[in-house]
Amino acid sequence: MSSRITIKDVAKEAGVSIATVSNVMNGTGRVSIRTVRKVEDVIERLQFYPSKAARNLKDKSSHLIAVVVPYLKEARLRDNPFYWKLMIGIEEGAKHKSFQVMLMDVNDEESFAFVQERHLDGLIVVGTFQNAPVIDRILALKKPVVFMDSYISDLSLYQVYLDDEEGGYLGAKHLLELGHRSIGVMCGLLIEGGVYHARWKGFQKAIREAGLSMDNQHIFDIHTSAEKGRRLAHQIAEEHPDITAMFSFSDIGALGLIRGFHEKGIRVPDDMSVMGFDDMYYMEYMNPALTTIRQNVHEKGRAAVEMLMELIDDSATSARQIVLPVELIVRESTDICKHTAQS
Amino acid sequence: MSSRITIKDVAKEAGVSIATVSNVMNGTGRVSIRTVRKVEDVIERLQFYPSKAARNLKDKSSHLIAVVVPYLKEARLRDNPFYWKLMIGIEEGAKHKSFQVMLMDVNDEESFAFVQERHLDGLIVVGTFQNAPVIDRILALKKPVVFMDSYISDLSLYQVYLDDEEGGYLGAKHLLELGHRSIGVMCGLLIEGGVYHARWKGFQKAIREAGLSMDNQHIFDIHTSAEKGRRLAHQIAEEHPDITAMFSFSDIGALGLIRGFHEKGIRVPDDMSVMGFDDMYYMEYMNPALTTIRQNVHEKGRAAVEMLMELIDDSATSARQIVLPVELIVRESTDICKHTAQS
DNA sequence: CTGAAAGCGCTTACAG
DNA sequence: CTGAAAGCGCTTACAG
Repeated sequence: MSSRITIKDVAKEAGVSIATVSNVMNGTGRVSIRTVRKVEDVIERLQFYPSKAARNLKDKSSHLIAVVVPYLKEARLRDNPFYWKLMIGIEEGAKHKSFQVMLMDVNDEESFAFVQERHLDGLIVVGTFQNAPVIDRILALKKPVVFMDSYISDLSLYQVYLDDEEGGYLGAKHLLELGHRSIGVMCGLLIEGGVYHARWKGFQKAIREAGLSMDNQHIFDIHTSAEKGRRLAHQIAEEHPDITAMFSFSDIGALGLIRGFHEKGIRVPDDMSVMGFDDMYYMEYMNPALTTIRQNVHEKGRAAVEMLMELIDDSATSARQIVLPVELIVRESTDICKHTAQS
Repeated sequence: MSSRITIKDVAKEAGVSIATVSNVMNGTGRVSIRTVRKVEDVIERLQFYPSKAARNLKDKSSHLIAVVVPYLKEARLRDNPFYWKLMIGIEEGAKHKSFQVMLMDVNDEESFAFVQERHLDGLIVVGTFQNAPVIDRILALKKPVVFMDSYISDLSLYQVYLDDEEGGYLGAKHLLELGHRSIGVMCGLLIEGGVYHARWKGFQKAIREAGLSMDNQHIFDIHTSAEKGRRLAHQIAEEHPDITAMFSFSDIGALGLIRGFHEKGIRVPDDMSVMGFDDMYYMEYMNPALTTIRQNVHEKGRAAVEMLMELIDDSATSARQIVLPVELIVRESTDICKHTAQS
């Protein structure tokens, strides 16, 4: 490969000093219009691209941010298309501000060197947990950081949320309006201040508003995955004949539930209503098409990256938490409760 | 933020020159064991991380590669979980070689500046097409590059493929063995030398081996998406009563087909067998669970990144094309043909 | 308006 | 075995 074109080549070719070339590129200093033209011509002709490495050395800013996904190896993350949409949203927003994005996997605690080495300007941390040791490591970096899809109750941290409580509320209300009185909830791990917990609170609120008791509802606080959903459906088929509707706090879980019920000869929605959360792509193509709570993941990525940009610019907004709206999407997997009410 | 620790700080603290510190870090030159210990202690104590920006300036190598996804904005890519798995596989492989990975979206033709500016060491280009103008732009960069999931017939380029022909063959053979004689193929755009074309060739091979004519098979060379599949199912329900099985060259398409047939009251697999290609996660949770051809996307990412590493090291392998195996996964969406043979 | 020079934080011959 | 110095490709005061 031919050796790179540098600022020196441009200066020589244009018959000016490198300082002038630099000034032209950055629009700094006083340069005559004629010189500007001449230099720009040469830059264009020589296809000169200034080295960011050299620039970073002065500026300290790398114009690079990282999306950090702790524990990337876990199949849970790997199989979740959610993250891809997120990456794309983040990439778009970053590009807009002429930042570029790296994907980092930091399952081992020592792998934070890159943040310092690369002079990263900021971090978006996705999907970690309250009290995860990795959080302290990240904060110790003293870099601008936005947490998303995380379970952190510390309100001094910058975070992007969904209106999870509203989502839980809307879902429960929908089932209630269909006449269901005994609902099972596959709700993930209920950690105080976490997203699942918020959904759970919304659920409870709807139940109370309907004048019902939480005692008739069933909580299954297991991790949400398709396989777990499938097994849970089996369990419910055998042990909980009173349940007429299931609310899974993730579409993935709902998928597994429906499959599990099917295997047990329980028809959805005829014998059992199932409602999800997320509205992943495909969900409208399922049989039955899934009723769910829609969140806009792409938008979430955009919001996170915008927040991070403000932090980096030091033009931080007042709000440290951004809450994105959710929407109830009614399709086929939920239906009127046909069981006889048995007060 | 406190100003960075530099090599100077370490040198001063350890009472040696910066050259010695550098030598200790890189294991170069002759340094006494005592000095090494002392310097390492200080590095550890001061939490010193050498600046990659400075290092790059000398080395030229950035230890950075990019995954380039042209036309990222297209929903087709956005909704495809495939890419996320790929990214993770690539990230893992890169990390292993202490490279880091950036995600780049290059829908506009001018956005290649970053490759030069960042001194990127190599590129993995995903999902472009034969004759896409972007390919020439990429090659003009004169950087090591591996193409994946692309439709490029130029064999001088480094590419990672699936054994697509075998996949098409296995799928067709499976349907044939079940007694199907009139098969519809939803095969994506058939471009010479592309992956869909290879699958198509495999399909034909199986048909011929079975002593059948291609005239009885139906080709639908439309883009594979869930929605397209759904509409195609409607069309088939109305216009092609002879078809008893569908082979979609993507799971996404199969999903749409099954949904579409369902909407038309055609039962899968009782009235119609449907087979996919890819084996995305979830597929075993569908109703019916999807019969498909499995590819290991994660492995594909690993293979691509390994190939790229060899190119960068200049220790390039003999093979410019790597072919990964596929596997037939039989589940519920395909069944014995119940139609009367009407030769 | 323009240029010479210092400096960013490293690495790499080259002396000693 | 160790260090002084040049240089990587830029930017930024500072003179002129």
